[in-house]
Amino acid sequence: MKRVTIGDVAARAGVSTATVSRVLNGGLVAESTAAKVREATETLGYSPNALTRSIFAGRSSTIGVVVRDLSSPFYLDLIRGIDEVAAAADSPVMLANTDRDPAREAAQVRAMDQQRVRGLVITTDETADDHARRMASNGTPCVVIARTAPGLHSISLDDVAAGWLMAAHLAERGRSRVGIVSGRDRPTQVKRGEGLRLGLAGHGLRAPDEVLVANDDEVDEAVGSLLRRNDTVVCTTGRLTVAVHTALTARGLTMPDDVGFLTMDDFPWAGALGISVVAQPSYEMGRRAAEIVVAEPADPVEVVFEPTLIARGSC
Amino acid sequence: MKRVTIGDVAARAGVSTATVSRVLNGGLVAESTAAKVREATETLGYSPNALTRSIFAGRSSTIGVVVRDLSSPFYLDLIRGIDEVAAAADSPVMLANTDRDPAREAAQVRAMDQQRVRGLVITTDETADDHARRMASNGTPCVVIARTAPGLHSISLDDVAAGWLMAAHLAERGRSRVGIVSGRDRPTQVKRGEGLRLGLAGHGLRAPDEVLVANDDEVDEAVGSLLRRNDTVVCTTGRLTVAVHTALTARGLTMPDDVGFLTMDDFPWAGALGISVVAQPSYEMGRRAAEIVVAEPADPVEVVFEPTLIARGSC
DNA sequence: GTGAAAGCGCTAACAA
DNA sequence: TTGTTAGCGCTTTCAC
Repeated sequence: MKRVTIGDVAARAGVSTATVSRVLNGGLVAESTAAKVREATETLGYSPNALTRSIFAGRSSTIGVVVRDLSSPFYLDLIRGIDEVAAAADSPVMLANTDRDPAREAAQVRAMDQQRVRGLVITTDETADDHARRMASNGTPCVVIARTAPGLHSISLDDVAAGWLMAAHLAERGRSRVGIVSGRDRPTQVKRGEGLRLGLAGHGLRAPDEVLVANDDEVDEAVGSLLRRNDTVVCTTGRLTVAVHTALTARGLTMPDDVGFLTMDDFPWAGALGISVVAQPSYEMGRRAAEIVVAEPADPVEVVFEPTLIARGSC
Repeated sequence: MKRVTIGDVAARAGVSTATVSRVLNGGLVAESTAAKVREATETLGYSPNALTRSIFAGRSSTIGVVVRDLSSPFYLDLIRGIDEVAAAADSPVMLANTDRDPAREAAQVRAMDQQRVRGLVITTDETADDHARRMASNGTPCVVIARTAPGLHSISLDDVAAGWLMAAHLAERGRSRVGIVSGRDRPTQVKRGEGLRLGLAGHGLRAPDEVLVANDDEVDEAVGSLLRRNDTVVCTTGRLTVAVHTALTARGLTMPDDVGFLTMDDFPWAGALGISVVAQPSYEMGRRAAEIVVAEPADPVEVVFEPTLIARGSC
């Protein structure tokens, strides 16, 4: 059960390991010897050890991805985008989920470092930035998603604009009594809320109520309290869309008549349900992130994507 | 920009590399020297190279996962389950998507082999089995998902039972004119169709019409042709659920009154949409797969999960 | 308890 | 065009 090594191949082909290596990596070899080597490779079922190879390169060809929530459609599309570019660059993708546990986030980034990934895409909190920056200073490109971080590459959404878009749509629909459900999460939430408030004010609408929510199970109560004063519910994070929608329909409310509903991030069923959203180009963001990793630009790159409104009638 | 090695740490701590290695891996070291080593590790920001480590072990600690479709909720839950178990075992997860391209499937499995993964979970076609078996014979546990394969571990669903469940539910609802939309995919499809047909016959119902469909864009026409003779549409693969549902609602049909709808695989929005499904425990299946990889059983393990009907009124 | 030295599987100079 | 010889960063005997 011992694995076949380059030495075994060399022995069988009657050449040196260097020659085998050259055949494998496209060096200068006579066609006749190359043929012998290929034959040996074939019959022995040799599979070159990518790990050992990486030792020389100093790093592996793998791209590391640390996401905080594997069940969110946003991250899923992001991963698809990354995977696409990685596959084209012949880079395997190493995936780690953290379930938004800061301790796990840091640990996973560290693990990626130990795996000597060629680059890293992270959707983590600031907690993990220190280590990411150390990796960056070692020449490992690190791309932060959904926020900016000094000294690191970043891909983010223009969150203030997202809020503005929401406000503009609400104003257009004549929705004046607005309640917001926000995640207790990250800078994104704050900025979207800001944009939303500024936008509503700009359109001469009343300041919205807002409830911060950590998990799905807090959503129902939050929605209930918002509905006492409002006829429109806006959700600033795609992560809570299902829960908010459930809270509304569970009350027997239909959209847009009984209540208006507007949320972040497009998803496959939004069309069927007629839910209006402000979408971010998550797949494209993943692609860009991976492209940065592959390109290894010397200076920190900051890419900001613009959100789009997709009106489907739910408000 | 040269990386810190174990040699650097050793030099700074005034000990040999062997001692540093022992401190890192829990060998017998005096507490006083261990302290010095830890101090050096700390100040130098040393991050041990997992790649080099794996050379000695003969293989890495990574678990490889090859999925055919990153956008399907089934695979997503599967990955979550795998990731969970892998994280608990301190194993990174290497993910590869193939977009159901047989050539890419084989290539990805080969790539995983070259990465010397400790084990493999694949959702690929038979095409890739040969290589998987070779890996298995080299001591790499390989788990096939959604079908059985001689000589390999497998996790699958009792697909015939899934068909029966569907048939029983249709019979109970008095749905006698049934049309089936199937993927042109894999053995699963065939078995579910079988179970469905047998079940319908068993309940004294007419033999169903069936249309095979490769992609989303063929679905609308398929549904249209089925609706000429039938008032109920059954979909035997979760992958096509969105497309079939869209085809129905685009015709202005409402469920369950105008048309009955029943499909495979539960998904987050099924509740909100009131769609009845026959569900498979995808997350649990992922967990079991990873557990097999971690346990490395000597003989091929075949696990078959049972499907469950979740009735929500769409038929 | 610790270090010297050999070697894991592979690549890259340098000769031949 | 090919083989020889050093390593890559780490672990692991085997002495001391």
